[in-house]
Amino acid sequence: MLQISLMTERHRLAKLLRVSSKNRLIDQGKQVHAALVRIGYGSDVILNNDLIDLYGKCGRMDMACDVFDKMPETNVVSWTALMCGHLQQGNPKSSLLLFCRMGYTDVKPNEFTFSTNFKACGVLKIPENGMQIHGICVRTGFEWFPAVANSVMDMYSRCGRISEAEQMFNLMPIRSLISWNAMITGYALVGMGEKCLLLFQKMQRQGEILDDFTFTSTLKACSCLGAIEEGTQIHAYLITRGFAFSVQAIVSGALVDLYVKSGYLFEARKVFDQIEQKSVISWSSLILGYAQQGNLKAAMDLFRQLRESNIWVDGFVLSSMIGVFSDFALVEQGKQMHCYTAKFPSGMEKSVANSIVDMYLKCGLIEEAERVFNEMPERNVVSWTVMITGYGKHGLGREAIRLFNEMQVEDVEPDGVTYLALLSACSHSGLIEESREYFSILCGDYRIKPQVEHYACMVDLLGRAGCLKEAKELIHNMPLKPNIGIWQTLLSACRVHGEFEMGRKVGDMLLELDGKNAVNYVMLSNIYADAGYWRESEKVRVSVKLKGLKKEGGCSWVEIDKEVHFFYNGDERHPLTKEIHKILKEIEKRIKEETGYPYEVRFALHDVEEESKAESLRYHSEKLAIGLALVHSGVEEGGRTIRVFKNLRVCGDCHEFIKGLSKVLKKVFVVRDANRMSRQLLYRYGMIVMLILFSPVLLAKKSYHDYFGVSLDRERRDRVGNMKEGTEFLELCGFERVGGGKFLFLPRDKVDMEVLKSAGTALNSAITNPFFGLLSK
DNA sequence: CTAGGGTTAG
Repeated sequence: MLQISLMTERHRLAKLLRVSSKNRLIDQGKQVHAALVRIGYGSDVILNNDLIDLYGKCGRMDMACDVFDKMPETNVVSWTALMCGHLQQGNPKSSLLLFCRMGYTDVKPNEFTFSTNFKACGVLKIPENGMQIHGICVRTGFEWFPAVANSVMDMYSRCGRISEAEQMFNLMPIRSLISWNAMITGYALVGMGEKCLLLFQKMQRQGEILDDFTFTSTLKACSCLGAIEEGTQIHAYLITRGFAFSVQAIVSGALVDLYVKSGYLFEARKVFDQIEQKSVISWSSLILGYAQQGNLKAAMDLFRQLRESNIWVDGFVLSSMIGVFSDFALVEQGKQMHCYTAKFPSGMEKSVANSIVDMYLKCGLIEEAERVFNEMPERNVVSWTVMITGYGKHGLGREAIRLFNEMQVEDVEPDGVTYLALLSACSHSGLIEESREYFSILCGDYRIKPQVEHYACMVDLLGRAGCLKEAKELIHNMPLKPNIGIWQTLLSACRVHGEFEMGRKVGDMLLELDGKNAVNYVMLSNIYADAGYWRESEKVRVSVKLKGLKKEGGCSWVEIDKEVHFFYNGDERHPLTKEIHKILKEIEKRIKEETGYPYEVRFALHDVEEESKAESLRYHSEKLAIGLALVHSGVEEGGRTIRVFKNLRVCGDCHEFIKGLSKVLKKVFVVRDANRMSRQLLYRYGMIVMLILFSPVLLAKKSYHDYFGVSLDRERRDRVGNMKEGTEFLELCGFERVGGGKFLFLPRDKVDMEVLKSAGTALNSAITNPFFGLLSK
C-alpha cells in the first residue's frame, strides 16, 4: 500500500518536474527536487536526468553539474542533458569537453549526443573537431540518423566548409524539409546567394514543402546578393499565397532587412508598419537603414518610438544608435547615449561598449575612449581593432602597434580587419618598415587571406613614401583582381611625387577601365597640368565635356540657428556675401602672419578626387560656409565648434586654411566631407585628426551606401532623380526648403524627459539636456 | 536529452 502511494507520488512529481522544466519554473522545480529526495528517489536516474534538464534550461549550470556529480550511476541521457545545458547557456566548449570525458567511460553516445556536439562545433567554428566527431559518428553507425545528418551539414556550413555540407546533402538517404532548409541556410550563411536561390528554385520545382524557415533564409540570400527583384518576387509570393506575414515577425523581419540592405527604405517601412508584433530586430534593421542613408532624423524618430513602445531595448539597437551619433560626430548626443545605456542590462554588452569607444574616437575624445576601453571587463577582437583604428586615425602609430602586440598577449587573435587597421595606422604615422613587416606577417598567416583592401592600403602607404615602383609591382603581383580604387590611389601618388611618366600610363589605363567616371579624367588632366603639358591637360578636360560626363559640383553647408545655409564654389548668392569675403580676407591675412600659411601642402591629404586648381581661384564652398559661420559668431577665440558639411572632398588648400584657422582661433572645426570614401576631419588648435567614416568595408560584409550618392526610397529617387546634389541630400536629411539659400530643420519632437530622468544612475547629471536636440553644440 | 531563420559595433 505504502509502495503504491509512493509510486503515484513519484509519478506526480515526475510530471510536475517536466512541466517546471518546460516553463522554466526554477522555484517549483527546486521544491520538486527536495520532495523527491525526501521520499527517497534521490538517486533515481530518470528523475535526476530530468533535474539536469531543468537546471540547464533555467540557466543554473552549477546546480545541474551538482546533480550530475552526485549521481551514483549515469546513462547517456544524463550526459547529453548536461551537454545541452552547457550549449544552451552559451558554453559550447564545456559540452565538447564533456563529450571527451564521456569517451573514457562505458557510456556510449547516441544520436542526441552527436547532434548536440555538432551544434557546439558549429557555434565555435572548429571544423577540425567536427570532423573528428563525424568520424566517430560514421564508425558507430549514427551518421544517417536524420537529426544527426542535418546537424553535421549545419556544422560544416557554419564552419564555412560548404562543399562538405553539400556532400552530406547529396548523400543523405532521407531528405526532410529540415535538410533542405539547412542547406539553403548554409548557402545564405557563407554568402553564396546564387546557389541558395538555385536550391530554392529546385525545391519549388520538385514540389517540396516550403515553410517560413525556407523563406527567411532565401530572403537573407537575396539581401546578400542585393537581388531585389527575386526578393520582391518572394514577397509577392508570400502575399498571394495568403501567407500571414503580418504576424510572422521573423519572415517580415527578413523582408524588412532585405529592403533596408538594398536601400529601399520606403518599402522596408511599409512592411515594417504592417508587422503586428514588431520584434526589436526589425526596429534595429530599420533604424540602421535610415542611419546609413544619412537620414538622422528618421533614425532618431524611430528610436524614440521604440522607447515609447514597450519593447525591450537590446544591445543591437543601442550599439546601432551610438553608431549613428559617431557617424554624425554628435559628441553631446553620443555622451548622453553613453549614459543612457547604463539603464539597460544590454548596455553591458561588448558590442555596446565597443561602439562607445568607437564613438569617442570618432569625435576626437581619445582619453575618454581609452578610459572606456580600459574599464571594459572583457574585450574581443572588435574592441582591440576599434582602439587600433582610433590610434591610427589620430596619428599614434606606435600606440597602435603596442595594442596589436598586447591583444595577442591576451590571447585575442587579430583578424583581417585588425590587420587593415594596423597597416593604415602605420601608414598614417609614416612607419614604412613596420608596415612591410606586418604585411608579410599577414601574408604568411594561413588563417587570413589578404583582401584587396589590404593591398590598397599598402599601395597607398608605399605611394605616400614615394616607393612608386614597389607599389606598382605590388599591384601587378597581387593574387586578386585590382580594383579601380587601387589604380586611382597609385595615380594620385604619382601626382604627389611628380612621377609624370608612370602617372600618364596609369591614367590612360584608368580611362580604359573606367571611362565613364569624370574623376579619372580630372586626375589625368591634373597630371598633365603639373608637368606643364597644358594643351594635353586641356584636351582631357574637353573630352570630359564631349562625352557628356559631369563631375559633381562642390557644395558645402553649415547650420546656424537651425537654419542650413549652403554654398556652391564661388557662390555669391548669399545675402551676406560681402561680409563673408571681407572676413575671409582678414582671417587669411592673420593666418599667414601667425602660422606662415600657405605651406606647400596641396596633397597633404592624399586626395584622389580633389577639385582642380583652376576651379579654386574663387573661394571654395567650404571656405564660404566657414566664412558665414565666422560672420555669425565673430572671430573671437574659442567658443563653439564649427561644423561644416561638404559633398566632395576638401582640397589641400582649404584644408591648410582650416588647420591654420583652428590654431589661430583656438577653435575646433569639424568638416564632414565625402566622395568615394566619406570622411570627417577634425581640426583642433592647429592639429588635425583625420577620421575616415565610411571606409571600404572588408569582405563585403555589408553594403554601406555612399553617404551622398544614393537616394534610396524608390518614391524619392523618382522625384529627385539620381540624387547627387547637396541640396536634395539635405532634404533627405530632414531639412525643409524655405527659399533662398536656406534650409530649416524640421521641428523637433518633444523629448520625454521623464523617461530620461528615471534613469536613476549616477550619471544622471549628464542627461539634463534634451536627448533629441539635434546638431547641438 | 535533440536540431534549423531575421538585427549590432571595427
